[in-house]
Amino acid sequence: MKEAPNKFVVTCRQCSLNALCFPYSLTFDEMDEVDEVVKRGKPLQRGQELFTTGQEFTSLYAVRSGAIKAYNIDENGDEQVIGFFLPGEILGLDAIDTQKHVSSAKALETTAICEITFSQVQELSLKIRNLQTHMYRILSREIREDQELQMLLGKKTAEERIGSFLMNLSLRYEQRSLSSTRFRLPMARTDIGNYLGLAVETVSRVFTRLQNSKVLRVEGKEVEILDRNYLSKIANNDCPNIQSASVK
Amino acid sequence: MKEAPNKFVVTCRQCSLNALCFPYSLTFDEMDEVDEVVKRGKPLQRGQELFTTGQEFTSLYAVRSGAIKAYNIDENGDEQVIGFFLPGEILGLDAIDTQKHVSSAKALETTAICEITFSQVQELSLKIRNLQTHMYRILSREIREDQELQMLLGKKTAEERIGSFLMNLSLRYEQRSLSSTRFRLPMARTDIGNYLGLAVETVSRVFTRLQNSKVLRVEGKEVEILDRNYLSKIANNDCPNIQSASVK
DNA sequence: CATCAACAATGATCCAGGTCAAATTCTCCA
DNA sequence: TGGAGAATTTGACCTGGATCATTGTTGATG
Repeated sequence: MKEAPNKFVVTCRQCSLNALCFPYSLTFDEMDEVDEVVKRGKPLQRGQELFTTGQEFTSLYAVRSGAIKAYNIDENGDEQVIGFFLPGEILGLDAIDTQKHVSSAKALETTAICEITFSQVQELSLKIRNLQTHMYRILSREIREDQELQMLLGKKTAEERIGSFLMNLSLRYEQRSLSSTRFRLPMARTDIGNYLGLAVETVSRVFTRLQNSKVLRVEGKEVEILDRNYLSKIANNDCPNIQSASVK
Repeated sequence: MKEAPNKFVVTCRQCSLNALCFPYSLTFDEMDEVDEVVKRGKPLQRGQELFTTGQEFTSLYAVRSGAIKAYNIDENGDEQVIGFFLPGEILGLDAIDTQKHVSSAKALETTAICEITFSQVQELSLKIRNLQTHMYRILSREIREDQELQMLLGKKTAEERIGSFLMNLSLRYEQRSLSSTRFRLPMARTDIGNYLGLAVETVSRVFTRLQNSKVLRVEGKEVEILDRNYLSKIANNDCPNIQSASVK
């Protein structure tokens, strides 16, 4: 696995993720302005929390390397996983309105984070038109993605949910120039089930079933997608009578 | 200079919804600046579409009166309801990123709309700090609310879903200075079921059950909440955001 | 290297809510 | 004002996935 040189502080300008992150579509000069106010602390260890529900909201966070799980605890004490964040993705957007965090975030593995104070985002985005535009787009994208998840949770079967989930990860890894067909799941089965509204046991069973039908190869957290076609088909809730590719 | 008040055209300054809508927390002068670029067309009739999936995105829309259903059609041709919009609420936010509408919106009853071109929102929000702040908050709130819905869809039982749905409507009507205990559901049972990930029949049955246990009185689309306590109890399987409820 | 705790897989059983069918009640327009 | 189609309700039945129980696996730690 390729490791970012986190010994050295990387500027936005140098960061390979800048096309996904805050500085997207900024000029180098504008990027440097943003860079100025980005804090890069030492990496979080697996299990360490970035923020928790109720905590005062001050900053947005971008994942530089590693992976983050966002979740909520209800008053019965059980967890609801809200999402997973990969390098280049931005957390904390749900707290802008309330000025308090409404979810918690914890590292699934060793994770490097860039922090940027929201008030500075506000200042800068008044000056840098591209940044404002990009902020609007980031927020809008989050809304769109949440709506897609609603669709999944409202309508799809267990197999379709897992299919969508894996396709989604596959596409996100692809964007990051990583393999779209072989990757390591940073989260536990429990988290996947929780996120998709399924019992852990169901996640396990679906993995086994997809493996038996040669769609996947699963080995612990390592996943290889063998039949991306089929996966994409069940993910998109495609009509079964349109194309006939794989056998169920 | 604004024209004289008129039965049909209302300025933002005069609009009773301005505390919920775009002009929230703007000064009167700023409000007038926004007002300048708001278009108020003739009302939509029941069933009429405001925009549809795939259409080019140019504007955000605020509901002035009536109610709007946002939905998606998947490739099997069936509908997925994404949300319902009441007076003072803003639609189209999910399309900012893609610049194409990713959902459709249709009037559930006769509905008056205010339209504001997004490029003008961008311009104005560079000039009017309060507007930028408010835009960020609106977008953030939408994200938070979508996450609450995810929680509902992922974890809750049929009764909890209906309970949450009714409590949510109740609070929204209350904010609009309407009765929080007696109101008319603007949408069909099918839409409710679709939105909540339930079959219509289940919605019907839960309504009947809640009626039998004296929690509700339902008469067609008219609903009266008799035991708000119980409703709130089954609804709040999630985090209690009581202080933010008043701001919405 | 052994041990323990968390994680994962699998089998058996059960039930909330889906599906299908049919009756009843609205709604709207000629 | 009647009548057709849509929306809603109710009943009967069935199933996907939850739950419970058990066992196997992995990986962190002293």
